[in-house]
Amino acid sequence: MTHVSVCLVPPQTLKARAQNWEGAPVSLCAQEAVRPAWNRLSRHPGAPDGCLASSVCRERNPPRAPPGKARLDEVMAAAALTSLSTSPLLLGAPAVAFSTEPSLEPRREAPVRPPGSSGSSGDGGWGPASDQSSPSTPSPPLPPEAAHFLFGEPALRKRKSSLQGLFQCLWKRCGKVLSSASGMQRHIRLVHLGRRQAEPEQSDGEEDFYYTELDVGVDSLTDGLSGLTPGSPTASAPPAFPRLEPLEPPALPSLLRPPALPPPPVLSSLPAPQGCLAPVHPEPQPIPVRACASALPAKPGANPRKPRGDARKCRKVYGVEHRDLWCTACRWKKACQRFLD
DNA sequence: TCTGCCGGGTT
DNA sequence: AACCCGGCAGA
Repeated sequence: MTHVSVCLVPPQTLKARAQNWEGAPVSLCAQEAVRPAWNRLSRHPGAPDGCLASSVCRERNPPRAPPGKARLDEVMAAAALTSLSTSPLLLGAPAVAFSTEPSLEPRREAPVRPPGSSGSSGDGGWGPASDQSSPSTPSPPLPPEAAHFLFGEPALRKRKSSLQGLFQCLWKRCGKVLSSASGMQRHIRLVHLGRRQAEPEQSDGEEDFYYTELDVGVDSLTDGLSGLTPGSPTASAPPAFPRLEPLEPPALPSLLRPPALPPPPVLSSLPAPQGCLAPVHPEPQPIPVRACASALPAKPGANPRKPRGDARKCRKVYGVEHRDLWCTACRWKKACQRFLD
């Protein structure tokens, strides 16, 4: 019998919130059989104490079932996960406001909150600027990018066959983007998990929890590039592709980084041949529309002010009354760093 | 009117 | 550098 345990995460899984939360944290604890569905439904890279991604991975090593049974279990488990993911109980009421793909979209945080948890707004400590936990701590990464997941940002939509995926490292202060899952897994194994290259086969899949998929529709990307004009945010529904720059400079390749990257940081200090995405990976990479917009020949003397994005920003998400939850940039009335366009 | 955020001032 | 805010401009 496949074990599919579902724990609810305090929506504000975010580090700061998690500190005050003692319930069983979040996580769809899936076994091998449900791994694919699990990967699509929910990654939980930033699970707070008690539900570390690594522990999740290690828990799912039950006695193997016979192949046939495993197949059946997989189906059942996938169905269970799907059902759970679409359950109104989990969706929460306000979900309507956040998703155009309700079935598999990540959940909004607010509705799900453990009873008895503090109603305070928290310390807001998970913003990019205030997140200063020790880099040596092997804590699950919860960079602001994770908020995209938790908040149902379009960047983390489920995989579609017609889409070309990018994979972004969710490790704290990394944010590296690669175009292949295997490459990302290798990156995480080698760089973040400190594993040797020789042991990928022994991987327990833990690295899966430390990256997320950024899907880029090739068509929409092409359209975005061809039809892009400065100041005309294309009508493509939700911004299918947020800027690829991580919110914070990549952590580990610090030796490769320039001494000080001006905000917003870029993926690499290396020169970007196309003026867009630096070749952090040998494989061809799609070009982020937004990032390229600024690289397009702009009218001389034109106001470099970037067009206003459609993304929900901290102000809108949290409201003025919860200003302490805003990212630092929003608090300073600067360009939002948490909800990138 | 609301919102995002640039530009610049203050600490 | 961190922080704050007036004010502009888009929605």
